[in-house]
Amino acid sequence: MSQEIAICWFRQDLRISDNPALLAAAEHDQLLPIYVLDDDSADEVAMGGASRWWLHHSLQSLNSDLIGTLQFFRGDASVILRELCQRHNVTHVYWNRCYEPWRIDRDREIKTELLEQGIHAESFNASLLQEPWAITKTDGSPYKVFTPYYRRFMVQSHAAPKATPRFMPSLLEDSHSCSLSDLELLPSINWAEGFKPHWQPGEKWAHKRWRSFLDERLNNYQQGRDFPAKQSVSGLSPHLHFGEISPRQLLQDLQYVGGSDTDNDNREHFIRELAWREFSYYLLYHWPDLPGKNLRPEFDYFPWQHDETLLRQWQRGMTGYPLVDAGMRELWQTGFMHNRVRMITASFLVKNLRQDWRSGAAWFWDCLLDADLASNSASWQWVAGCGTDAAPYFRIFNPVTQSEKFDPGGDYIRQYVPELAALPNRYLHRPWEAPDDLLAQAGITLGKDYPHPMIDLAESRAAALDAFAAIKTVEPTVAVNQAAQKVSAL
DNA sequence: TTTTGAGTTGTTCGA
DNA sequence: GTCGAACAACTCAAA
Repeated sequence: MSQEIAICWFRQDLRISDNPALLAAAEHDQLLPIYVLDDDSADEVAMGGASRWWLHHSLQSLNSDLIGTLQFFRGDASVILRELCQRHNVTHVYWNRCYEPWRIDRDREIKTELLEQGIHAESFNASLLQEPWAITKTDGSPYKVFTPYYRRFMVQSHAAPKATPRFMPSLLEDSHSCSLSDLELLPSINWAEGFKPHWQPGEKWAHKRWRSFLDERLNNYQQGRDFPAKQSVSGLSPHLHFGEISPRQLLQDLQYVGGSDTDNDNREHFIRELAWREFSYYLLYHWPDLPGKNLRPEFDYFPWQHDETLLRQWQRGMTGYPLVDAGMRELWQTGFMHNRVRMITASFLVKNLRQDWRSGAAWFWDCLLDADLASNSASWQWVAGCGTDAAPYFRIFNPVTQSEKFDPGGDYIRQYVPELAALPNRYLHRPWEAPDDLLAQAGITLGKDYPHPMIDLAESRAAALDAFAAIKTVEPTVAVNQAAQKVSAL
């Protein structure tokens, strides 16, 4: 009887536990585990620098869990799979689904081709609690607003985690594979050094971080999650993005969290954040234009400023607004930014500086370890006000008010903007108002050690409101026509 | 088909 | 300092 040889194609599911593709592949006589770096072909979808650092280390960790037999490739996945199937007489190919529009199209073609060759090709859901097509309104069309989506989401039954394979079949290697370092995922400059003290990629560390969140931080999640200095958030986003831990696992573990009202509130709020992640994937699936196109077409006429100098000041954390700068520097140094600060820095870029949300999204995409096409695109559209379910245009964060409210002790600012550390709290959030002698005492000369505010908040806020008001009346027929085209395209 | 209630995370102003 | 209202309609979802 002939041997059955299965490929397990790892993608954004870099884990052994609750991995349905691996579980299925492990049922066969021989297993060829592969990873294909496949984002080279199209520039607009290429992974960002920070993500590549994470991926390198996550692959290293997965490879060691597979006793060093993970086979690496670089290039066109369909070509590589075709050749592998021929070389090894592969009978089964398994993978877990990704939801980037270009991957959906590509994977569909690969599956068709494999099936035509008589090879069993099968994909699974490993990264979402609900498939995007599983939740619809009563009329069958997709939700645009989070809350009704969430209500529907919560009454769905969610699958339990899958078992971990008990035995691994004999593991195959391929002579045409390359080494992990051949993927050239690590940056050539020393930029990523700052990530190491904060992060450890890999399944083992994902579980460890999750455990510590359950034990130490979940009990203050609802209140603490808004305060960047409190570190009450889970910090799981990069682990989740690369599939080192599954949302099914998280949901199951949450069932065993204590039963007080506070426990229930904290749990509910955390599940709500998981649902936001799902909703982002949902929007990306149903609106594949999400990453690049305003979902509200009238925003195509928004007067963005397109000023490289302003953009660079924001990127470098040199805006003169301490909380904004703290956030941007946290991002650059650690590959992460606290959720509330993401909203504040994004609002500042889009509304106060009036820079196109896509330029902000591109910077986050390159700098975030958790850079995720669905979450990044959906969130930027939300902040900019051009998403389906978006913040109202008049909701413009005031970075000083937010700073005083959510970093009252100034710990977060002092950590990432150390040149201001000696200022008392009263002026830490607004150093330009500090008396000269106080500044001198703190060793600060504004414009030299720390920038003057790059823009007037009240003026820029008013200008943003004017701009938003304008696009509502500009060329209404064009906007209406575009909207009509969009509807017919659906 | 029409109607009704509701919409993640805010800010400012004036009493 | 604290509180409620205004911001400005509009679209969505469901009855």
